[in-house]
Amino acid sequence: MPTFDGTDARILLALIKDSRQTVVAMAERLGLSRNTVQARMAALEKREVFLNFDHRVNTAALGYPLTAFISVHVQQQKLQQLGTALAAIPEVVEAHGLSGRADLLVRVVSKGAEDLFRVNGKILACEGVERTETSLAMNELVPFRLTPLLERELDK
Amino acid sequence: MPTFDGTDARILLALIKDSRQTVVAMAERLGLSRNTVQARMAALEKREVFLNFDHRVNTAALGYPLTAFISVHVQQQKLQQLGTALAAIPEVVEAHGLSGRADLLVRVVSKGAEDLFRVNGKILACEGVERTETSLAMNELVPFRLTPLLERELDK
DNA sequence: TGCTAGTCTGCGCATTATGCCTACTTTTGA
DNA sequence: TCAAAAGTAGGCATAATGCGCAGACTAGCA
Repeated sequence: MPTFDGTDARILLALIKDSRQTVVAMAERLGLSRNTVQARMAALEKREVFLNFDHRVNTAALGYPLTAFISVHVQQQKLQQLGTALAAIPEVVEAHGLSGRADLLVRVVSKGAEDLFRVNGKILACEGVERTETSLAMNELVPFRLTPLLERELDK
Repeated sequence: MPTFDGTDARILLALIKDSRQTVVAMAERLGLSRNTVQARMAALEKREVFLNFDHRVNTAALGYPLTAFISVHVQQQKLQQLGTALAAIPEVVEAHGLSGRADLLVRVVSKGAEDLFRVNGKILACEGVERTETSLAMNELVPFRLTPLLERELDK
């Protein structure tokens, strides 16, 4: 049973505040015993609460300052192979199949405008792709965050 | 100058393989000295290559199995305040201002279909929002990954 | 009421990592 | 070619880790 309680939330929130802090530090900060925190962490890990480290890497700092979301309209039958075709493009960082009209939302990073144009071309060239619609991410209106969701669990 | 070389890439790739491995372990795995890895890590951190820990948390495991992308069309003048209005909705996990026609792309998580409907309503109720268009993420065609980009840096 | 299972606690122990230091060598680039 | 930057090697005190174990405290259940 993947139960998730307030203590787990507090541990995650502590990690968000400082991801490099040690288990002992968290234990005393949270008023828990070291063993508890350690056991909880192990449990969280086993329940796959932690995603790949990739997620924590800033693409801008890697030399890819531009992020774009590309809507891709495809012929439904070709969806499977399209997955591998898209995965072959390094700049494709993430792709979701969407409900609604049979299409995809592809997250792409690039070094600049021309580069983005080139990547878009690579996507268009994939078997099964009918058309694409590129939207450049201009700003982060709400930067990725889970703290509000976690704080909601605190009283449990 | 935010230079990023092959060694940095190797360090990040090692972290992606096992994010909990120690500095000494990485050093011997990569054939570098402990000091080098430590210095590199510090430099990466200073250059803000690492994002918040939030990014590594699996929302599904937290009890929010659904992810949706909501396109939000807004009156441009109201963009600023809309940022704070959206930030007040816990299920809004991320929001980008976009170029092109759809003004905002909002990433939302929810506990289920009804919940998603409710969240969409909250977004619609925000001052300045004209209409929204919800797409449910059905599958991860390409799960988030940066390894191809990093491997590209290896030979440098 | 008493049993059981699960969790949290507190403690100890050996091993290992960390942070910081100095000195020396290699690489880099102006 | 020379100077600056980066890497290597080693040491050292402190601290964290992984592990085990016994006891306390709940909660569910017959």
